[in-house]
Amino acid sequence: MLTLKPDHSELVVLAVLAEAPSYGYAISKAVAARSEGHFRLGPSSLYPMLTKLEKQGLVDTDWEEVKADTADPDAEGRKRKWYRLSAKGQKRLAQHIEAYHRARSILDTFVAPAAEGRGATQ
Amino acid sequence: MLTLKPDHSELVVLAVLAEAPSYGYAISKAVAARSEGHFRLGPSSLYPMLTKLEKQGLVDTDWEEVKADTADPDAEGRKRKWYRLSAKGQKRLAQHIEAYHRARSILDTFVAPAAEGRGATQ
DNA sequence: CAGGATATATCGGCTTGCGATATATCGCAA
DNA sequence: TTGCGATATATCGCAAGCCGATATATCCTG
Repeated sequence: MLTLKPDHSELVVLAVLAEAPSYGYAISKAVAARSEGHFRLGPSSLYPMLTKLEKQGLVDTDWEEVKADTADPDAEGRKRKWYRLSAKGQKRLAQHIEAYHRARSILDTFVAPAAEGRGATQ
Repeated sequence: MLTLKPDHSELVVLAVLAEAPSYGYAISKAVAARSEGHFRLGPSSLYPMLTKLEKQGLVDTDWEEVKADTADPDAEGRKRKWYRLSAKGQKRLAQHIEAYHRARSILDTFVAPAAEGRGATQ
């Protein structure tokens, strides 16, 4: 039984991470860029979700110390938290994709007849 | 800017009503039937939504007195509340469909590469 | 006359998404 | 050198949506 509210945000994030490990800010920009600005994933949506993914073991994380252009070797640099898809995360992504495809084909059967005779075909 | 959480329930209900006027219980059954049991729209999801649609003027309503198989002409029969799509509701449906198509094509670009090389090409 | 299907409706809780907000660093240009 | 926009992560609290449980009442069939 499918829910009528598929968790698209999680699907998108997992899909992005499936291509290459990334970090929060880059994911946010990637989603906006690849959707040509149609999808937005702001900090308040993204970071709680990444935390949730981490807790569920769907992603593994690493902190990267982004070195500043400084002579001081003890300087505290900016930190970047990298996320990479775990095996469990890959399985979850596959489930998401399967659910999405199923939901899509069913929704199409509802939408298609309603779009006919109104020029809204596509 | 699209939200990542399209209101599929409303889309589905409006799409069903676009084909023919109907009432709550029938809509619930129609959704389950047409999705082959994959979509479920129970009373606690459906009725609050229909009320909302009515308040927003997207549907017009009529009560039907379902006559019982009784000799008594004064008998109180079961009541059926019919919903039919208004002009405003048709416009809203068109917007829903457009948003759905846009969201679908964008989501596909995220999903497609993630599905490659894993036999999940469907 | 009992039980399942028909028919509508509310309540409370859980989850999710997001605007607002906070903090801190980096790089570039004035 | 200083200030500002971009980079980078994170929390709080509200609003909305979905749904299980529950309630009520009628109809039809066995």
